[in-house]
Amino acid sequence: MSWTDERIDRLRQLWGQGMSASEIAELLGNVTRNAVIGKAHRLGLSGRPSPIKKKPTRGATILSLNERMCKWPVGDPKHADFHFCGCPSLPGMPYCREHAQMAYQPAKKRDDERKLVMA
DNA sequence: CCCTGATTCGC
DNA sequence: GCGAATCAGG
Repeated sequence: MSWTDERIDRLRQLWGQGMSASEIAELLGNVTRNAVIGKAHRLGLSGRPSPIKKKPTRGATILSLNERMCKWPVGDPKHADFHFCGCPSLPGMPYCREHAQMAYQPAKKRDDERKLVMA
């Protein structure tokens, strides 16, 4: 599969929209995130270390973080530098991917063996 | 542990 | 120029 102008255009657009490489890759199809990143980098694009941590949608205050902003207390509530992550949180998740997995780390319990143990 | 993008390496 | 592998950060 070669990079056609259409695909490159989609790549640049999606990338510019803040889509992650894996998302773009999956959306385009037949490409891996590496291919997308490689092409993006070759095109002169970048985004630096995790551009998604930014806020594509501006207008964010502590009052408006009840939208899809990651509400993760950083530092100490009594400290002056206490702030929220503010990263785009996942659907249904009060936290972003970074903190969501941290919050749900110890969450894994399956009763698959139940049917085996069931007397 | 998972993910992200960046850079490097070989084809 | 292409993508995968590898590197580095969160």
